[in-house]
Amino acid sequence: MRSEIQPGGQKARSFIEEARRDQIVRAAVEVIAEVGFARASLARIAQRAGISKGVISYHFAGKEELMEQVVDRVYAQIGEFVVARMEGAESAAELLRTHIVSVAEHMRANRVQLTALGEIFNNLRTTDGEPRYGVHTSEGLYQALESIYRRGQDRGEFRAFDVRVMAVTHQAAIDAMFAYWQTHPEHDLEAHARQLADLLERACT
Amino acid sequence: MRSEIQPGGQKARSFIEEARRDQIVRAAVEVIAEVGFARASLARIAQRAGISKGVISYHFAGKEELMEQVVDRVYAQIGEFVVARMEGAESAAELLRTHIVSVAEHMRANRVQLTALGEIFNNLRTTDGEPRYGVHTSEGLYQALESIYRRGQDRGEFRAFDVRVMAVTHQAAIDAMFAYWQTHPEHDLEAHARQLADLLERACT
DNA sequence: TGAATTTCTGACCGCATGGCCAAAATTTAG
DNA sequence: CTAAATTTTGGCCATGCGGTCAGAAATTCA
Repeated sequence: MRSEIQPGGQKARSFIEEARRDQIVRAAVEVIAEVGFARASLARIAQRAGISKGVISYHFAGKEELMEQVVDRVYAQIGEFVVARMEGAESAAELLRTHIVSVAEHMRANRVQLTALGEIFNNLRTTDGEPRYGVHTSEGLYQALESIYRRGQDRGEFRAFDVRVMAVTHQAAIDAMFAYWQTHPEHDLEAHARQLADLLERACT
Repeated sequence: MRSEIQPGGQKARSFIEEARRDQIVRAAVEVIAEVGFARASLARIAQRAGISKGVISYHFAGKEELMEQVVDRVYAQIGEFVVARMEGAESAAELLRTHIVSVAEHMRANRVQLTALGEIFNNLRTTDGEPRYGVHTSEGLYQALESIYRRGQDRGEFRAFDVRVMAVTHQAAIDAMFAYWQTHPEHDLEAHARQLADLLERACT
């Protein structure tokens, strides 16, 4: 027995184990971004990490848990960065613009993570064949965006519109901005982000 | 030799062969929509079509050609429907609204095709590992949308903005609308389409 | 130091895949 | 009707997959 179940449901992990998990997750991010989800086998990830394939099975319950770890860690990073930038913003319009611009800024500096996240999002399926991520897992994100838009409506900044449609569109527009940038690396991401912020702000007023 | 290369680059196909190809393509659409791209093996598709696996290999050069056929045929259907609806529209705003609403209308009646298209779009890769479809294959679509937006600018209907950003956002918003509808079948697709048309129209003026 | 524990290795398993092909069945042409 | 051409079958192959495991190596602990 290498660890016990803790009250919180988390395993107690040694430093070494945590370091290994980090290393494997990072290797997974790189491999997925390079060759795509379908070709990102445990063998390739292990090779990239410079370890034997069995180590992954030793530290992770299976491929699914590894992929979920990738998602969780990347998401945590993004959230940390963006939330910090949004603090202090007052108006809804300002919140909007800050959200878009800061996500863009962070992702420009972490391109591989973005690619890997997209791959997992689009491809990972649970054992029974259903997509593991998708619109249904974005519910929390949508609600967060909705609260911004609703705030704008309450403050009289924004007109009346369906906040769910706006939130879905908002998130899709950001994703598309990244997708476009990924295939057109010379594309000016920051300029796109500003244009998008203008666009959405006008759509609300 | 079962067929010769024609001047146009197309093979000359017998009625029987064309019918078989149609049948296989339709089976592929169904299977992909049901179990996803990764699990849509040639065996499953053949089983669905009620034929032997080898038949697919006989009529298609490989899995990639089959998938491309699926995309081509579904795209052709969508284009035919939408273009017919857009004829007669005068103002750019009207064109915009018609585009969004008619795509939604068509897809509501052809849900499996939409799902299959998305699966292939996200997963199909060429032999060398590069994504077969993606932003880079949407160039034609973007240009078509840009021409609408530019028309609006020329006519003085629309303000000055980056038409490429608008086109990318426009397409992404439509895709997201479908994705949301797919996981929330009770969602009112037509209402969403109308909201989206309002939203984009306001963003332009 | 020496024993206990954790971590790692490399071979191996069962399985599903895409593709291949000889032979059978069917359709077409003379 | 017969022969040629087309189409289909069903089994076979090599490959790569995720996962497992016994035993070796490394680390920790007493």
